Amino acid sequence: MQQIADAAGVSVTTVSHALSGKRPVNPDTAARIHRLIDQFQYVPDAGARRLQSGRSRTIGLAVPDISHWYFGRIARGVEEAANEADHGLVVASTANADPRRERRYFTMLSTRAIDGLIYASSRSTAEIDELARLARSAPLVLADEPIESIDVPSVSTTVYEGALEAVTLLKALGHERVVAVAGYQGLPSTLARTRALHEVFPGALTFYGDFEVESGYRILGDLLAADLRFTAVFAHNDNMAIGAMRRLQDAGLRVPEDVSIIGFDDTDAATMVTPALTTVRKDMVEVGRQSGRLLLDRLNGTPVAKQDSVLLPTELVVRGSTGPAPATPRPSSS
Amino acid sequence: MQQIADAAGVSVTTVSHALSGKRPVNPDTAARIHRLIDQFQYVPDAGARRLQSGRSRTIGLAVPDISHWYFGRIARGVEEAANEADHGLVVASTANADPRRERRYFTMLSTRAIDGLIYASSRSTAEIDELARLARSAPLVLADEPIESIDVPSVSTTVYEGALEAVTLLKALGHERVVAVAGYQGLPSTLARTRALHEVFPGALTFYGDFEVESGYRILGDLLAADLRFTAVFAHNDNMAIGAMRRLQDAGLRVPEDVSIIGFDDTDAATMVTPALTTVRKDMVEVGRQSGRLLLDRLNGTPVAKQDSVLLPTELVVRGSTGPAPATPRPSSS
DNA sequence: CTGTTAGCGCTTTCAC
DNA sequence: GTGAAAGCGCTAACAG
Repeated sequence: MQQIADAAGVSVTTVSHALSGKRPVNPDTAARIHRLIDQFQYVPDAGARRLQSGRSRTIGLAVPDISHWYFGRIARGVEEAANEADHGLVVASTANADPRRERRYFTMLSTRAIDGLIYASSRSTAEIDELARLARSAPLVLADEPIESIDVPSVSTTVYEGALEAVTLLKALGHERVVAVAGYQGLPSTLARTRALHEVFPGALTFYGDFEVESGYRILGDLLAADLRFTAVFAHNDNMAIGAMRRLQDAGLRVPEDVSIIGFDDTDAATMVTPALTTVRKDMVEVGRQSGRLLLDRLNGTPVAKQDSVLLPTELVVRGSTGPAPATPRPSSS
Repeated sequence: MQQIADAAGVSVTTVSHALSGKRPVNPDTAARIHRLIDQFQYVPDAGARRLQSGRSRTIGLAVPDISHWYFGRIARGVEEAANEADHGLVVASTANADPRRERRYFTMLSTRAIDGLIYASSRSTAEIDELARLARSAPLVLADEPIESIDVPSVSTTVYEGALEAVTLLKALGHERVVAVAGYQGLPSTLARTRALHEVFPGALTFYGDFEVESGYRILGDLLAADLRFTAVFAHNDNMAIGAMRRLQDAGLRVPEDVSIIGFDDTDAATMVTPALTTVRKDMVEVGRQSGRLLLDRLNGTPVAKQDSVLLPTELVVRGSTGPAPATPRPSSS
């Protein structure tokens, strides 16, 4: 900047103001300065700016695993929002329960490498205390899974309503015996889906998985081995639904003739499997985008509190994996 | 830091040195300082440090779309490497051909918000000139797709060898008529796979897609409509292989009895489809990890040049979508 | 409209 | 073994 100032025959102050427009500058001088800036390919130093202003124009995103479809979608939305506002985005994995890693985002906030954080949890809500503490000292937004007990704004989806639509469909198709392959126990969305399930099928059994394909496969294997009778499976996400479907097909059962399956998320894979999966769509990119906007609004001074939380709609997508309940439940001991 | 210095009754200089260890400090004083640091929860300001040292301890990753499985895997590997070296990672999307967006990583480098960049392209190599220019002014590593014409180190996989294994398998199964559903034309990896294909099946036809499921579906539709006869499809990635498989199945053809299909990547979806996809595995997380390490080595002074490029192995994974060639090519005009 | 001056929080000579 | 002081590149009073 000094270089530009010298070349233009003015002080750095004037260059700074010509750039920011925070005070009037002689049009001629301004033009000259801008020409020089282009010529020298000058770009103001981000670090110096940060040091001066206290803001890094960068936000953080903490996710368990950036390579998962689910968090990748969130990340994409956040990145779009950050980009719109001309902010950078740094991502940090919280997975592996490596303590140093777990605190990484905390450190980034303290060192002011980032101005605020979007936190997407998926596992337990064990980190509540830490998040509550964090929220006191820095702007924080929860993406996807809200936490009722602390005063932090969140962006989530109408999981309960979506699940209700899903199980209502099963009911309408005549299903009576449905089992749930659930997500992490204790997770708000798991609770919501279970609540919706029981609304329609009060006594329905629930088995907890970990959201991965394998767990759907394994749980269904156990159910078959135990000779449990059911005509429909309500999985808390598409991955587990797909695992469940594979296990049933491996056992010679037909989907949906013998057993109907319904998933959640509407991942890319939902249309790749045969039959295509009936599922509840959640727009995770939008969740990310709105989380980003919420955080950025807050950074720009707009006060944002818990009541500004956003709830995005879900949508039931009916495809081939659901059908009328068979007369006799097929997985039977007979 | 001033606060700590005051409380400890020393100067900031001593605190700084107690922290960095760059010059001896009285053990007692050092202990006292460290105690105070813990107590005040002091963390040095990243911006100030950067301004002084010129290094931001942050690297950048430019990908077309962070939400894609492929780039998500790379991102995860890079994040791991960055984390190991206690560096931050900022991601920027290059997609959408939005010019401002395209230059985002360039700006980040100029403003020194990041110390170096990992660039993962997937589309054309039109950005060569810009990358060459970039490489002159900042540490750059190419992930996945090397560019021969410029002197930039890269981390990629043995695509040619993998493809050769794949088509050799088809040959061994007795296939004679194989068609390729290829990736972006002009991409080095597309070229390599095509070269391998022609090594074994000199006259094999190639149709170009865009790496998405849809394009595999569409291309196979065209081939069926044109009454082309073939017994095997060599797709340049799993997505297109899955699209191709769906199209064949929709047409009533059986995989692999009528047509064998082979993909590339070994995505999660490869084992979700029926039959499971025979494919060539590439460890994209490792590609990301090694790219990150290469860049970080370079930032730490180890000179890294083109000849330090890394080539990671691929592995043929035989699953259910490939089988012996049928006596008569089924998609036929008869 | 423009320049001078004083820091932002840290590291690093140069002295003692 | 420790301090004082300069300065990284920028912005923001405070004066003209």
